[in-house]
Amino acid sequence: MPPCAELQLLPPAIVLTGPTAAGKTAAAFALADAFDVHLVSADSSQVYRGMDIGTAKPSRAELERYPHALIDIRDPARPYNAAEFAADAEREIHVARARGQIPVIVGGTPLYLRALRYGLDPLPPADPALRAEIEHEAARSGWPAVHARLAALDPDSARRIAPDDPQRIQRALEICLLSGRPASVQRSGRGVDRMAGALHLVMAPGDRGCLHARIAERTDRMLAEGLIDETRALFARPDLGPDSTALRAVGYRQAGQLLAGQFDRAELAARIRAATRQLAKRQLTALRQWTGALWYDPLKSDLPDRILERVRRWLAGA
RNA sequence: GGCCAGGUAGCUCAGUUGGUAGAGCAGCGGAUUGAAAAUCCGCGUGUCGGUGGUUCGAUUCCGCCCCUGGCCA
Repeated sequence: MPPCAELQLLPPAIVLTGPTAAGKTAAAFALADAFDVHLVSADSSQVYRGMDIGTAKPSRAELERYPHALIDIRDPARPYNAAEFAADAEREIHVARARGQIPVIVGGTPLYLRALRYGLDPLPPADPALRAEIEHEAARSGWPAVHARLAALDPDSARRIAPDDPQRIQRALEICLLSGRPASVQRSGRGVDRMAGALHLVMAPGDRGCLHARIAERTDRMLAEGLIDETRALFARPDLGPDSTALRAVGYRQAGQLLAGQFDRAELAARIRAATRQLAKRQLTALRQWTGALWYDPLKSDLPDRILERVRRWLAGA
């Protein structure tokens, strides 16, 4: 076996992250204006083509001026995942290095960032056919029954996973069945920090209420810009539906429910806002564990200067 | 103005034959290894409209007042 690729350290890079609606994109543009950077998106929804408004993707003009790698690289019918991201982002970091540019990983998908920084254990990849089989079994006998089956194959995983957590039960069972070994023995825990030399910047308003206000404002803007029409076009495709990974994203899920008649137009904005606030909260929970991060409040007026100054110091040191 | 129905958590509401109350949603905290904008776990945050009365004890019963909605004038 070749040595584990994920043990190799990555070239110096900047990680720019934070919860949704915190101002990451604006900060990325400011960095691009001041330095020769290669922007690499770390966003699990902006990878999909045709999902523009609801993912708050930079506009066409902005992307022209500030090109981002790993945006619009996937059709929404083909799910992307953390392992692919880790490999793609690593490649982009090397592309940046070859061009003499600073790689800037910008995005708010903590699992993707973690996969890039700490690596993933060499586990079998997702198997759609097997997942469909497990799904079918769950529909027949319920997830607790599938959980019990997992407990027989892999007691450690079963103990850690709630009987009502379909996604993790399914994945753990998938690993056991594909590899013939318990998933728990193949997970080694957090790996080494491959981005030891990186500069980690987290954008997050100090006041939760301010973040909520920004989310409300952005939700209204998305609806005004045509989120419902964008969603309608996606759901019109025969190969996409409410169960599509891409369309479970905040905004599209709720707009899809509206189109399915589950509630009226008046309720849509409230539902999207709530789902976005919950997303932001989960992102913050994950980001609090982000070792070595420097936190910045996007509401502070001198923010761009402080960040640029910090980057200059980092460049001098690196 | 009269009659009726309501006023209980941020919202929608349940409930207490009198012993200071609980659901859903929202919110907050956490978990998180190929779906992660996903999936799951935990936590009730309250002058029970106000005031007086009855009572050992009133959010609950009674009186008065205030507010909201409906009907009648």
